[in-house]
Amino acid sequence: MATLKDVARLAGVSVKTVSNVVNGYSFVKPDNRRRVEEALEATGYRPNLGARNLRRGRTGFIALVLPELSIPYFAELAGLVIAAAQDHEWNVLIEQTFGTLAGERSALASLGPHLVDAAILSPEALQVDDFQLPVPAVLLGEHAVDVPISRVGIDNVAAAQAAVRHLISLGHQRIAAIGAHPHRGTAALRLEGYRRALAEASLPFVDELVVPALNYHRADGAAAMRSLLDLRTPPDAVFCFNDLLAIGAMRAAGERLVRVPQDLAVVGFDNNEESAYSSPSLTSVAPDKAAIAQAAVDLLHRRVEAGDVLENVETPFSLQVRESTVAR
Amino acid sequence: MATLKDVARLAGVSVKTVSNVVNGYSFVKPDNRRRVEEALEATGYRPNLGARNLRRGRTGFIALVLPELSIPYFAELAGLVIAAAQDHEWNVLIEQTFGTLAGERSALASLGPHLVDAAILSPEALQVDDFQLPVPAVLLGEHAVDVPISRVGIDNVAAAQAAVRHLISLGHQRIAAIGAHPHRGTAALRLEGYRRALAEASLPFVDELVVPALNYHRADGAAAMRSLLDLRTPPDAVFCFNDLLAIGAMRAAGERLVRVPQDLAVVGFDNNEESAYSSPSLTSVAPDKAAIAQAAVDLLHRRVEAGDVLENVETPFSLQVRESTVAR
DNA sequence: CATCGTTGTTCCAACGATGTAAAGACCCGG
DNA sequence: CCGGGTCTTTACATCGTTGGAACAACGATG
Repeated sequence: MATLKDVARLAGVSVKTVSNVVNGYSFVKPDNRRRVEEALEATGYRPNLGARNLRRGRTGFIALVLPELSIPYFAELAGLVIAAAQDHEWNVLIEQTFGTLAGERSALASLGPHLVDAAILSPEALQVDDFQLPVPAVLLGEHAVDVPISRVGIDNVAAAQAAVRHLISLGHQRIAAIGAHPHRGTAALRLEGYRRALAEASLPFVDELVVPALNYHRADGAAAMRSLLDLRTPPDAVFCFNDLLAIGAMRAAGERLVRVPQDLAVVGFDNNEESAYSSPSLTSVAPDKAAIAQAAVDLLHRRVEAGDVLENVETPFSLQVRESTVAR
Repeated sequence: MATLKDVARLAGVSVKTVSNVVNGYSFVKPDNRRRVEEALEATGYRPNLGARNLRRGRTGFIALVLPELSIPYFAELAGLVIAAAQDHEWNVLIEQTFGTLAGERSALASLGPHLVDAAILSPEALQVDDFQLPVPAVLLGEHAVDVPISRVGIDNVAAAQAAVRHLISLGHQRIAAIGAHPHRGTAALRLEGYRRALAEASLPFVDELVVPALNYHRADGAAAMRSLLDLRTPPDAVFCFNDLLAIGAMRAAGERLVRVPQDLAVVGFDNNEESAYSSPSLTSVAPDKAAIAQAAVDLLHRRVEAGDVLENVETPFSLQVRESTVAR
């Protein structure tokens, strides 16, 4: 692989002159510039980013710390973050935490100014003490812990409220919620939205209809749904805190021959691509994932360029109504 | 951020001694070692990977070039590759090509010895000429083009054959295939497996039952299925070249009130997590994705360490039989 | 006690790039 | 033809790390 030195030797100039040409410095004699450019072409020179960044004190990378790529929401988001990062000549390094505190801590520990310029975090279990970050960061989603770090995400309370209002507007009275979680910030907010929607319709908040989920995978949704169907009076609708839970819930309902939406209406959250193709297709809260990715990356870029920006960006969402609440 | 120099000054030893401690060199006096370790602890030293790799002539990164993270198969695979790469202290850089030739070329161009030590490629459109790679690489899956690059993947012909045999064993006679593609290597191989399974059962190969798909998304599967259902004699079973196509196909069947599996049996390929939870759940060819990821990373590691290894690794697969072919 | 081999440590150069400062080339007017 | 300013190029140091050579300390050996 050719280095500046090789190019310089070939062109008969100093290393620095080549560097100047490469970096578009103005004052290079046309004659030299031409020779250098020819030499660059001939050697197929490509700058060594590691060396350049060592010198410049940048790394050219940002970290994206998320629970798991096999969760569609995060996979889709990761794809969008990668695309958005390209605009700022950033490469994205993905770290998986598997939603555990240990995983998140180790991911954070592996970060460092030498490895990445900044980080986008989607934590689930982190505690306040953990947020001593060595690089500028943005949190995705809202969280229980209150730390001075920028955040990007939708208004979870309003979104959950919209979802449950939709169910109420269809005449449902006994609406369950799947996905309560002791430490997850978004879970608390979505539960609050659920609570408010019930309250404004003067519906009772029934403890047995709120089912926790330790993870947010399909299997957890199925298990939760089974427990709901085992109740003396099962619900006639269920609001799931993400689409995977909802998919699992619909699956469990189907196994008990409970029809969706006739016997049970289901709403999810995240609007995964998969949810438009399930049978029945899933009504879901649809955050604008592209906007989230873009906002997070842009915020970090401004932060790195300009210094301390502390900002919370609220991105839009909508409710995608599909067959799981309204039969076709 | 603390450097070796800082630690050395604090511990009262030379930079190299600190480096020796950090790198587990044996011959360091216990007393010095203790002092250095204390200093490391006190300063919170973390090596600058950029500098280390510059010195070692490594980058510490491998590239994973794939079509799109929003495709579950690749998302799951990416997660496994990241996990496997950690064993060799590699970070993974994901590049999305969106399945286009231009995208793949630009991803390849952005690779370079200075950026990554090696690459894992999952190309769809590349041509022979493009495979002038600047770094060691492994191809995932089999491809039409014949280039001297290591490959890791399952035996697509055998896998497709097993899938179609399964359909035949259930008594299906008019079996369609969705996913034929002019340039995609795996498509050709899966079609060949389909062909062989038909032949060995003395079933005719019917042109109109083989439907191409330009992309392998759910929408393409749905469109293909609709065209099949429009035939004078629609098929009684369909083999889809991936799970997304199958999910789309099942969706389209449902919209036409065609029951799966009673009226139409469906088999997919990839065994996405989503396929176990669809209604009906999807019978699918299940490649061992973890084995693929592990084999690809290990192969690259050996290649980088030991020099030229050209090897084709065949990973195992199985057939996951679910409700889309056998009613519960 | 000189010599030796083993340990332990330090110094120096190097990886490939860029910022700085200073030197060299050039052109102008006086 | 000189002085002074503007271009243009170069040498050198530097980023943080590690490999290698050189050196120092040590107990063991003859």
